[in-house]
Amino acid sequence: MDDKKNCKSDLGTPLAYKFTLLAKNYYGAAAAHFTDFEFDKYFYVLMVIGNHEKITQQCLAKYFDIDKASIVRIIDYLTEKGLVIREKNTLDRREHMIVCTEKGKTYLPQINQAFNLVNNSAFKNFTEQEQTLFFEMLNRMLENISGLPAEYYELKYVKSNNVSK
Amino acid sequence: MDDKKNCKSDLGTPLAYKFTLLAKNYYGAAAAHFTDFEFDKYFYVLMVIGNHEKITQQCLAKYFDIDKASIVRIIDYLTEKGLVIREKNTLDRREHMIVCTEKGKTYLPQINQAFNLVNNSAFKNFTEQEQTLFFEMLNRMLENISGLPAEYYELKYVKSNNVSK
DNA sequence: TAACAATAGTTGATTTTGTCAACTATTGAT
DNA sequence: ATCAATAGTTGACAAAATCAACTATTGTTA
Repeated sequence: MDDKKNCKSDLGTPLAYKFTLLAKNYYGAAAAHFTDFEFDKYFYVLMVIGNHEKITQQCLAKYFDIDKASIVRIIDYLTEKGLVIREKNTLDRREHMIVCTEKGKTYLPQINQAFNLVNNSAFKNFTEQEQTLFFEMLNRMLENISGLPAEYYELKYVKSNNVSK
Repeated sequence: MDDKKNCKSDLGTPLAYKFTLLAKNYYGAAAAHFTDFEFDKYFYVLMVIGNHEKITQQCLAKYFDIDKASIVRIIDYLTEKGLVIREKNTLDRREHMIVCTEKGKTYLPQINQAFNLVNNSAFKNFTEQEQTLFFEMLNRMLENISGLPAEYYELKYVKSNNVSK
């Protein structure tokens, strides 16, 4: 119990405990960069939308692994703030394509920079190789644990032929 | 955008996104092992309590980085299920020592084993060295990102002399 | 082509969770 | 003796996730 520096002691703790702590601290650190924004959440959602010309809500739901109903409310919020809009897809009028507005786009560089800064401080004293290795390990682990190929999380606008969850 | 196998593409994504996905999938996988239990959450909290003779609620709040009010409700839940009890600390009667009951202890091996199984499947195709390295990286990152020394999360029953959050 | 299943999105109800402030009891410091 | 700090509790509240039912549209198939 006192072997705090011996990582063997971690083997009995669920990995998710560390992941949860890390995610919490990460978002806490990131939020400090966004205090002067007129919106106070869903920064990464906006970034994902902005990185695509257009994207469906289903796609976002899969990417973030959350219920489509939650996506509706997130998009409602971002729409209220004037950061995105919903456009009917003329090819399939069931779909609403989410598009980043010009106003939304003005935030993207700051958001991107903030995440890079937090990433960098998380990776303090990591070599380039270690960083690459770490990401590679995370991806492998995600494949292992989700039972799904990593491509599942590939985020493009394609007609989904995955079984719905 | 199509360089799915190139981890460089991850450098622009917040680490916390991956951590959140991993934690979610991890707990999902773990929960499958606990379907026949008569309680359906806080497995790891019980394990932490069981791994200590006694532990205060403050200690748990710090370890899990959540509000002490939340801990109250978690302990209420575990107490209802007969898995833990609160004992007044005679040395400092403000403190309630949380102690795992005999009934609670009967679950510990199964919980421990389940987490080990999920850990193992998460680490599938990881060498021993990679596993150790991964944990070591997580710990370093937690130090980097929390700004707190890792010992902060050391979990023993000691009078806390940390500044309260 | 009519009927039906599946998909995208929406809505409302519910539950869960986290957070906050106020409170009691107790201890420690001056 | 007084006052500040700590451990825990409670109630109110807010944010978030979940679920089922619903509309609209598309795809399938008999």
